[in-house]
Amino acid sequence: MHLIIAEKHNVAKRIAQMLSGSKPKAKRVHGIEAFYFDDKVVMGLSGHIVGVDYPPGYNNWQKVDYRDLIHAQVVTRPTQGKIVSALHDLGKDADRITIATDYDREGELIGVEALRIAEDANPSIKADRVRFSAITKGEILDAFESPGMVDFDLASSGEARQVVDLIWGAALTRFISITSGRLGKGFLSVGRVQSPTLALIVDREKEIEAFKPQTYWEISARLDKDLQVKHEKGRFWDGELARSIFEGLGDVATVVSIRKKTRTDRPPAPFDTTAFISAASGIGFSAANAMRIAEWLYTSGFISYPRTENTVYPKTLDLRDLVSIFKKGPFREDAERVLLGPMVPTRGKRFSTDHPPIYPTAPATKADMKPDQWKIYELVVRRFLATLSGPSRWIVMNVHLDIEGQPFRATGARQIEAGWRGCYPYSKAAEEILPELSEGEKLRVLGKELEEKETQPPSRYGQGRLVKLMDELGLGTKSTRHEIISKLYARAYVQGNPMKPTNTAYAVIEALERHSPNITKPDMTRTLEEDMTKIANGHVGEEAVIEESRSMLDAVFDDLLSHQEEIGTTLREGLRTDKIVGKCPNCGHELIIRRGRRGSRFIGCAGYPDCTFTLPLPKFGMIVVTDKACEEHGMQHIRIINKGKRPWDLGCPKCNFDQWQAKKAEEAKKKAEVDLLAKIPGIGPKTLEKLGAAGVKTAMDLAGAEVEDLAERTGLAKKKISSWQLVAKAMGDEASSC
DNA sequence: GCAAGGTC
Repeated sequence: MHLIIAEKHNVAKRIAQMLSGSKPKAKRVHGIEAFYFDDKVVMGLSGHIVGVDYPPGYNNWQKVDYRDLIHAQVVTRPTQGKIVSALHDLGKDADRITIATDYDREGELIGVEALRIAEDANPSIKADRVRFSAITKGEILDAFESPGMVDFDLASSGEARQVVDLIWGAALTRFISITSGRLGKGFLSVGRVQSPTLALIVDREKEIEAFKPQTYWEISARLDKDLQVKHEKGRFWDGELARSIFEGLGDVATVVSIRKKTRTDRPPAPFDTTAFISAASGIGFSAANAMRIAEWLYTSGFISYPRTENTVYPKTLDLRDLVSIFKKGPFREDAERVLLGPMVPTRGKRFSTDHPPIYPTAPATKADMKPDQWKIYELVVRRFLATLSGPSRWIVMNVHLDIEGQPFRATGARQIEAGWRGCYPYSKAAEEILPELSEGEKLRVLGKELEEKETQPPSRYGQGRLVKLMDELGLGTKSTRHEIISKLYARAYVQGNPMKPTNTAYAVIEALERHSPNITKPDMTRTLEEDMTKIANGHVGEEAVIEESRSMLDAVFDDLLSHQEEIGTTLREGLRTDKIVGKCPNCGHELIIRRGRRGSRFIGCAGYPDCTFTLPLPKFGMIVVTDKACEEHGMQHIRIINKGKRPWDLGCPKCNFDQWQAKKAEEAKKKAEVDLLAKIPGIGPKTLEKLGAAGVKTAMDLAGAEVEDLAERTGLAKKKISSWQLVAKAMGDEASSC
């Protein structure tokens, strides 16, 4: 039997269909669907099916020595038990195995992982490798026509990366967590990708803090014909000069020149993952949420594979056919317009062989999915149509004027052809229509303005911007960048969007920059990439690279361990400041998040035991002190993050506590009234039930009810009701008097 | 309980 291994299930299915030319037979092996035809069987993996880890005995954070962690024999063990079993079974019966995983480094490693399992079941199995860069019939048939050899060096390079990442990540994560005292659920992590990413955010925040705003002035005027003009110079840094010019302005403006030119605004490139996340971020989706929805759209058949670095549509993609699927439905007009045009697709800078750019694969309507899913789907459809539309054309008009010898300017822009902007409304370009003017024309000055402004600090990174930056710096991959960002939130290193680093993040980055600077810089990824290339080319062995990395880490720990106490002080100070909620309303000391004896958490006063002010906090979830303060109490708002759930904005802890108490008091009052009703002589359980069915649940309800109406609805005697009412009213008076 | 990389 000939066993063929693909990287994922649906690729296995498609390969089987293309090779068999008919419908292959699907059969489950250990719960995994495999596709049979002729003497062949195609099986899909789920990416990596094994992973590197420490052997048992290394999981006690406090007891294992860092040096042991650095030099431990790393083991590979199955992470996908069922798939491994299925592969084992199929390997036993096969005399040949063909690796048909993705055509990239991780793909090669995933293939070798599968091969090792098959070889374990059948040592004499013969292996080969097919390489293709698109799953089209042509490419697949060609690839299987001339299989090559498995590239073990390439796979080794991937393995080296795994080991280096694990060793550095585990050793530094444990060191930082232990040294800061943050063990258990709230541990602090360090990694080759996450730490440089966090450093970017911290550096940005430092820039913002160090920013000194500069004052400048702008002069503008309003003329006849509702024309707004600005002084040519733009920003005046000299206030006195600006004022003297402003005051010297007369009441007549002369049009000196009018220049018109056309501007073409080119349509955007097809979506790769980075551009997609960036666009989704622009309409309010977090990177992780955008990818989760894209994943759903992909597995539901609405869009193509969402993890790609490619910005050029492959030739094999029938674009006309694809646009035609939108001739019905909400995108009909745009699709028809595109079909009438020349349909020359745009292309981005990056052309890779992994997968096509993200494009829609099936038509849909709003009713087919949830609102958020629709928004993402619509974005993908509109982007696709935009890449096939013509440019948007504008007439730009530059008008130069003169007011009392001072140069002024007005700029207008009028769209003469919407082009791609007609179907892609996400990036706005506003029109600015100027009135009809002629050179030499004189206009009255109706008003003038001198505005004092300040330069603004750089802005914080939004998630879209950060993903772009990571891409440019080579940090992470198309599949992991959004997860890395989520990780920074999960560790409470950052909060909000755009992202603001916490003091913990400052402290961790500072400690790392001082004692292990390479882990905070993108260079570590770059050198690792270079080493991997050397391994892949056969110039150096996997072991040599790992050993070198180990001795580098040893040197880092020489430094770290000799400064452990001082690092601990800095870290704990950072952690402490992140726990300050505000000032105590009773004594003015700091309010701090504290831990009770049984692991419960609460907000307590630093003035304890003299001051015993406290506020409660939820039992579960990570507590984050946000930078938003309550206007009434001055306390910082609290957010609770539970793994896999939406964050819960608890708000001001004092407001929250007051509301909770008010609610409890309300409930207690209600219950007391219910109890009172049952205490009225003559009202037994049956009567209570009847009254309840008519909406009378408390003594107060009864006191306020219409006798006749209630008698009719309950079948109870009017007399009885009236007598009970007297008692109920008396009870009510008594209750309100105390 | 640690990383980053695949995929769901």
